[in-house]
Amino acid sequence: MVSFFRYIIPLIKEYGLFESIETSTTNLAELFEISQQSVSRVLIELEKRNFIKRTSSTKGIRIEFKQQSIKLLKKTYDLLDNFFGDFSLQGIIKQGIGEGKFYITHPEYKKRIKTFLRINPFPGTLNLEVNINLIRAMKELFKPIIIAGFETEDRSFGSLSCYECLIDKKMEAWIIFAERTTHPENIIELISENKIVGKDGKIKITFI
Amino acid sequence: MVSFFRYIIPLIKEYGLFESIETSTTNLAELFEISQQSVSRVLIELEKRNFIKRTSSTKGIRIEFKQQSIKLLKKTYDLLDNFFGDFSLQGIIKQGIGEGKFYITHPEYKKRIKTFLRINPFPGTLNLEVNINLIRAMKELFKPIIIAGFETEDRSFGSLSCYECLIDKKMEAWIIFAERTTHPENIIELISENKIVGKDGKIKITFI
DNA sequence: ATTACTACAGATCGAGTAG
DNA sequence: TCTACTCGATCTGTAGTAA
Repeated sequence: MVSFFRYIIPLIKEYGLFESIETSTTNLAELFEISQQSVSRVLIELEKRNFIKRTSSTKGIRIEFKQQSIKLLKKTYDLLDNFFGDFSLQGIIKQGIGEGKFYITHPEYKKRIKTFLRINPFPGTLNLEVNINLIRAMKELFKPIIIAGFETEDRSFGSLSCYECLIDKKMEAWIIFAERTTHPENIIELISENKIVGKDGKIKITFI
Repeated sequence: MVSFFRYIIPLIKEYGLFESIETSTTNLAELFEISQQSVSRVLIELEKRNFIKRTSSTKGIRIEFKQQSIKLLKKTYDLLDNFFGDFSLQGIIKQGIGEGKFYITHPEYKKRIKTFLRINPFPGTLNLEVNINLIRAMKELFKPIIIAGFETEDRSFGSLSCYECLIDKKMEAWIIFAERTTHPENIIELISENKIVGKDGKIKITFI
């Protein structure tokens, strides 16, 4: 049985979902990366399964998506919306080693944080233990501001990746990943203008 | 080649995307509606293609989604978001036969519109020609308020399906579908408290 | 040019079963 | 119990080609 998504996703990506499509099986063969003959068979099957309306002639082919396609795509969108639409991180506050404090008190980093993040950070950070997969998802979902590293006579300082966020839907803050971190991967560090305080040792982070 | 969506969608629907999954190939066989043996093969292939991390033992199987899965699902979500996230109808104003006017001036309909839609409609409607697929999508995406039909001594009156909307992002209005319409399917009828006026014969409808 | 049929190759599936 | 291999059956894909 032909996979709905295997063909419908390239199709709507190329031609949209709501307009009818005028093309040829040869064109679609290229788009789907299968043969012209297979396109023909796939379209016939999708029509049989009531996903599309297909009108073929010796000039080419015309495709319209039926209600059932829209329904299935909407259901998929709603499912994905649960994960991506209202993305948040929940974490437990940990006593940190205060690595972040090093960055926000160092004069050059402080200057750069002021310039790029537009905050005068409170001189202390908050460490949060978060599900590692959520951190990976966050990195996929949002673009960080990168504060470049720099060198002094004695040593070099690594860059910082900074994700803007909200603490408990109220306080503006930034998640900071230091290029040269000594943290375990499931610990994140938060900075803000004012001291961050959680409730019952927990914090919910949402994104802007 | 195994279809990513064919298996990943039921999987995240059942178990979520960000937590690791502890289950067995027999359980998944039921979920995927294939044999236990095929589940085993499918998971091995998904691991080879770098979509999941798979840890199997004689106790069962443990699955985690890798960055590539999250990436592909996010891309799909973004694609679908183009269609469903910011859905609007655009239409061209048509001189109508004034069918809608019948409903909004009829005392019983007027009373019911007042009760259920909470408006005193302007005694005239606006007819709009819209892409038929967009109308179908709208019916999939939003829930109408149904105003029930009724009977008098002489005749019976059909029900109305009413979709709340905004005209050109400002004016509140309702799209009305009469059960017993004489319209072509690509014409919609709008009612509102005040007279609806478009720009250059066009109107953009968004939803609340 | 098209679409789509037939026929065969190659991929996928599941029953049986080992570990 | 569990996973996952082998192997024959079934399904899917494409070349050739008719319409």
